[in-house]
Amino acid sequence: MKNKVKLFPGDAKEQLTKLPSNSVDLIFTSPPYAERRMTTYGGVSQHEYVEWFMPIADELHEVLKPTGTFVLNIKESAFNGERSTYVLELILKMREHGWLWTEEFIWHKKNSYPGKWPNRFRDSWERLLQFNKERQFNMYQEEVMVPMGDWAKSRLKNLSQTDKVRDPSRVGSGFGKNISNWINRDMAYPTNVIHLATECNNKNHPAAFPEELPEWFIKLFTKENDTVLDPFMGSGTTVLVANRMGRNAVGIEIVPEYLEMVRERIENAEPVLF
Amino acid sequence: MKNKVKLFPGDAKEQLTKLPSNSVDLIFTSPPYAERRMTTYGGVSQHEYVEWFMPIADELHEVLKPTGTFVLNIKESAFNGERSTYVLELILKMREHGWLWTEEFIWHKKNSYPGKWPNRFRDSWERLLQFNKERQFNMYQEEVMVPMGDWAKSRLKNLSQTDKVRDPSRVGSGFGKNISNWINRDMAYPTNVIHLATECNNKNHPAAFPEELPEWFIKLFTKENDTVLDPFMGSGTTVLVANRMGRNAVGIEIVPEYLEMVRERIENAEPVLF
DNA sequence: GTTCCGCATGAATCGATAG
DNA sequence: ACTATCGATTCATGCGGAA
Repeated sequence: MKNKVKLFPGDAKEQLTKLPSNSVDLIFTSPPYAERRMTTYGGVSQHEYVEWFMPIADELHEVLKPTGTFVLNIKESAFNGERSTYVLELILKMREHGWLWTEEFIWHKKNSYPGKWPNRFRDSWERLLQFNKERQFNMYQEEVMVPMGDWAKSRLKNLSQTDKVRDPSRVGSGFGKNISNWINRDMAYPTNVIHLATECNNKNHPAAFPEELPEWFIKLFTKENDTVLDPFMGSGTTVLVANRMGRNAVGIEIVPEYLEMVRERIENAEPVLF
Repeated sequence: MKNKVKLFPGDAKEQLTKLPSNSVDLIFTSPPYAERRMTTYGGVSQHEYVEWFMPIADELHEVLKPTGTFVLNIKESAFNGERSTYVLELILKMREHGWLWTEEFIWHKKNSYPGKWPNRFRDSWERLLQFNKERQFNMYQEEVMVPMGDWAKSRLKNLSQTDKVRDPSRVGSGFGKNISNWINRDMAYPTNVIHLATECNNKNHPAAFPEELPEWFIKLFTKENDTVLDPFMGSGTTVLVANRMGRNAVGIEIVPEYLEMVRERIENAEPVLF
């Protein structure tokens, strides 16, 4: 059975009311940042941002399963020599509205936007704010394990040369004790810092983030046949990756051209237009 | 002339009143985090943290030069499944008290604290919040330039082979114009993500951060004979590095054992005890 | 077929200029 | 004075044409 892709044209706040309550396992989205995307989205002012976003956050809370997770990709820009504070205020307001602020991941962008200024360096990281409805949520940590760093590999290689032949009964020495946990193991759990390139200009699809980014969180917070939602679909990276990974996907997009573009790219997956 | 090191025993808020106004070029410090260091510092509650810190922030504002910078190393930990919000509230309150929140650097710790939990990964980053009194402050960007990526080195090497001999009068072609900026260049400006190991275990001095961390900011925000202040000196990494780099250093520490330890380590630099 | 090189282009930011 | 627009700055990446 093919996984479903549903595409909703229109405003996020309105379209979200059409989704059933407690039906989504993961929300991964990157809303338009304050004062950005003037041409396509009209640009939300930094002072109105929290007020603009919270009704949407409330609807997202409604459609998310109690075991589900909401990952919000955002980064405040510099304004008159200072960083804007609206993201901080947004986090505080989200908690007032019942969301748990579980974690803040860092996306470390390898290739940040160039430029030089007298008072700051290039901005090469973005926030990935994890919110939950409940303290108990689904997390499949083994799905995102990474190969161990060379430091560990080489250390273990040398370690095994000398220690493999040790009498296993010599446990409790504080060192040999842990060897069994490390031998034959070349994978480690990742951290809350994700290091990826931006990959902006692939096939004339302007994407805010590389496919690896939603892929990582989809692997971490959903299993096959779960449902992934992106209420600010844009060029559709999240929806496309979710579909490719055997998840059901729901996308909302207000710009008709973007929605049509996604519909064409995903044609073989039977998208359902409402 | 040797640079001076002044060590003040006692509480940060009280001792700061003994420093002259507008006398410090850089404040670099890592205060006790909320609910941490119970045994040595008494442990400040996360709910009282902002209230506890702001009087100190006011004194720091008083002693910092208008062209100076305040770098605050801090990271909220998880409590009952959520990240604490006191750091966010602190940033907002600092702005209310007249500080400019210029930038947030990320310290990406290569070898973060080990551990495994069902609902989160290891925390491998900390905030380095940059605050200023004025929009115009001293910043010596050339001091912290880093080698360019290999890709660029090889490509620029080839570039210079062909373009060095170009007629310099061919300006305005959009490309040749900038060649002079790039020829013989193998260094680039860094970003706002700092990637360092933790190095906690040097010479039985428990340090919150590696020497490279204050070193980077001291290079960036001060020149020789400037004054660096750490109001929560701890094992004295900031003060020691500043002294070694030819800066005057001021350290405040409430725990006598730590202060004495620093005094011994820095003996050859004529510390002045008050 | 590879490898190499030219080039466009990004959730950027500041300072100057114009209305 | 306060806001909108524009040019200059800069670096990693992928693409396409050339060697």
